[in-house]
Amino acid sequence: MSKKALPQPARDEIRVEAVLQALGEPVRLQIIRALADAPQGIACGEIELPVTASTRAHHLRILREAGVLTTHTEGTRRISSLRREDLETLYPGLLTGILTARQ
Amino acid sequence: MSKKALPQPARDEIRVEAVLQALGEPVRLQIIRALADAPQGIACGEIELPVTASTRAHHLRILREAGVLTTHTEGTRRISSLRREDLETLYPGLLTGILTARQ
DNA sequence: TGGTAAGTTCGATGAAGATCGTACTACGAA
DNA sequence: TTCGTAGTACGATCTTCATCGAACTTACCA
Repeated sequence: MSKKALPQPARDEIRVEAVLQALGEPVRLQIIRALADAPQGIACGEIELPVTASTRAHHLRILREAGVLTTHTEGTRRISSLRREDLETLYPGLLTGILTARQ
Repeated sequence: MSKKALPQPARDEIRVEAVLQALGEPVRLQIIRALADAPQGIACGEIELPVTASTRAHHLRILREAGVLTTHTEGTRRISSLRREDLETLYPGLLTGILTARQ
């Protein structure tokens, strides 16, 4: 099984501006919440979203390049999961604070 | 001394989407950081920013309407301060996480 | 009662970015 | 090898929004 990880910033390359900008979009927040319920990761296509596949891919890229999530390939699927540990180390409480809200 | 507070959402009207969107802008993040150093509040004009006065007013309005800060009038000045307690209650750790980063 | 200083509001502009359809790639199965 | 599925990349469009200048408001002071 191939498990190539897609390009993403190292922990010390993550910038808080990029993270906040990535999170400040409703669809992306929806993605984050879906990922929070699946610690082992989730296939992009399985997340229910009100946008087309190409828009979904766009948002996933933004989140990945900001350092919020990590994605690796499994066959034709792409599995994404939150970079919880990295984010917790850099911005302790941030992710928890956001997820606690839940509306 | 008049101390009228400008219109702002009540604690239970604050939406996490609005907060994150407000924070996901470099100039506004700069404002937040300046306010974090001044618990007693600060006059808008005293914050050093790379934008004109009207743009500054725009950003302050976004932050206020999102529920991130509160502003009251003192004479011809407007004093702003972070709504630390409200934010901490709604999204524990979020603000701390952001401010801890500091680049 | 002027004058000035702090700040807002409005309208215009330009840039950023969310969205989509289409074409493309990569992988697995028949 | 051919087909179907998962997902990306690209180009176009449309919307959102950051920015500015100019005009306005309010308060303080001489």
